Amino acid sequence: MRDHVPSSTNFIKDIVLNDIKTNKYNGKVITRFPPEPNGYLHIGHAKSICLNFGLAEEFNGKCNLRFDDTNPSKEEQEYVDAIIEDVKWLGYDWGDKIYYASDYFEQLYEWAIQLIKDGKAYVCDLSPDEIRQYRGTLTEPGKESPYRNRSVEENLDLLERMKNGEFAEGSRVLRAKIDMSSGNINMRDPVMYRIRNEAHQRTGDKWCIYPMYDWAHGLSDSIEGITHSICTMEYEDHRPLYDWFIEQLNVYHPQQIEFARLNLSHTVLSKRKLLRLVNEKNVESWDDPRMPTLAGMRRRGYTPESIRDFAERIGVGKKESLVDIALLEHCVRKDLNKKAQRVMAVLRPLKVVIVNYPENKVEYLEAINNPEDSSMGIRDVPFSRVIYIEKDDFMEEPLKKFYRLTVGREVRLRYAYYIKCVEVIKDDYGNVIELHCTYDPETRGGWSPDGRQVKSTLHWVSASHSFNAEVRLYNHLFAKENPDETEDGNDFIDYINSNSIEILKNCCIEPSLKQAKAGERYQFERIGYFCVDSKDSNEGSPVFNRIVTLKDEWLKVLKSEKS
RNA sequence: UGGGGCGUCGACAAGCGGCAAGUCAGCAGAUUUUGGAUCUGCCAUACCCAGGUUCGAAUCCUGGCGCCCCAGCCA
Repeated sequence: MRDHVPSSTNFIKDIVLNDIKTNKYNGKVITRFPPEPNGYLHIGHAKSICLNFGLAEEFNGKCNLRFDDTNPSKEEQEYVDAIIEDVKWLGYDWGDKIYYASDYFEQLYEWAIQLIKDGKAYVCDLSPDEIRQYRGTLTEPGKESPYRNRSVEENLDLLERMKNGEFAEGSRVLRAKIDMSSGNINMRDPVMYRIRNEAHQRTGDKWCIYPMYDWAHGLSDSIEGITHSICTMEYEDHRPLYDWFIEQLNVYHPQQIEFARLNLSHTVLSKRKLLRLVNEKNVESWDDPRMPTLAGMRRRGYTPESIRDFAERIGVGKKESLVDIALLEHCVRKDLNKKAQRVMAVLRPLKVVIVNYPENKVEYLEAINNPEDSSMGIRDVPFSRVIYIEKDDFMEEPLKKFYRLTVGREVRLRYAYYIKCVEVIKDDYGNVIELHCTYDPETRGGWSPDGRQVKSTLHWVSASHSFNAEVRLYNHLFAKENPDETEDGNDFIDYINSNSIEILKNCCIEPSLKQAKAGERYQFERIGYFCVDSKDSNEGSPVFNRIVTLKDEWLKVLKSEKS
């Protein structure tokens, strides 16, 4: 294969390889994928999933799926379920156990007590606003809290009472005592626990305090014996804190490694923005086929293999980048070219009467299911006097490079016959509504015994045998290459592609697809790859989602004509 | 003179002192019963800039410049 990518390397793999060589963790590799269940997973998460699970696979280690469920006000079971389904769908296996940060609440609490006893944590009564003021700014150091030097006893008492729900939300927090003048703002006495009088989806109302990310994350890694804790670049500033907690407690020390998150052209990849698209009804739902969520891509028809291939090809680095969505599209075309059965479907039908074909005759013509894979066999497609072809495949006044059907020109109907257009029928407004053609009976199957060539091959369906179906044509969700980059007061929402979905109601599909099942993928010849929608299809009436178009040379000709 | 990170083709990305990989996109051609697929060729005398070290620098050093992240009781 021309574009075969040799198993690639990256700086994280180099680190892992080196750690194995030096026996740093007794040769073990244990990673983790730690989503917060407050939204759906997207293609950016897929990069992380593939990295973490991929490393574990490659080095005979394991990767824990761990829910970072430390903030009950934002998290929901719906998201937990969706995330589990998505990771599974991508093809990864986390063994027999799912991990939850909330399983460590007890241990974390004990460690907090230990830090208090060591004089390294204190209960602070400053209000959120005061804490912000005391924190200082990026260029000025902070001030120490007046509560910083409370006695161990008082701290212990206060923390226990915070835990038991004796205080109002926001009235107190537990803070690490580090350095209010640090250049790294994360080290200016960061909050470890905040009061939330709120039930947690797993621990119920047992806790009235919940740990912050920095307090919970590294220690969760430590508890699980993670070797390489891989996260995105924005956590680089948090690494000193990650290390600090672990060092103060003198527990097993995993290493945090940061990489650059994925940005994809013509879409957005932030949970916040995706949530807005859903809430503001710019898309149907989290699994709208235009969404870059794994649920949306699955419904659109993307294969897990193509996403994994994509994740491999984009590489892993520390540089911020914007990957061209064309690469993702290439990956799914490449996969589906090998796998998808070819069928004929006419999206915008134009009636064609083959005037010299017998009125009631029906023939079944042999069609190849996949020229890339002969094991997929053949099928018979019905042919008769009245057929439909694509409107775009006829031009009364053809452009120079148009070599499809026009008056007087002979073309091939795929797997059927050569036909020649002899007459154009129009309505009162001059629109072409029907074509009369003749066929050459000698060309059955699409070959001419005299060897004469035609310039093009068209797909078609028999009018009386095909069935009608709804087909949804999806395009990029955003017209702008980088919708995150807004100018003059615009919002990313303003860049939504008004043409991101086009619904075609009366497409004519070859009969073999009548019973197509949800999730099945097909190539509509000469058009693109399509997937049977899993939500809106019914038994005997499938709805099709366009996954991606086929490459289209003719479209390029048209574009260059215009310019 | 706050802290941290990053600059290699239009987009990704290898490269770790010895001839600037590969992929996507683009362009040209071959081939084709999908204007698909496939195949071939072209596409960075040059790595943000300027100095320096060296026989030799994208790689090492120094100094600039540019871009990104951080002031949630979010993760």
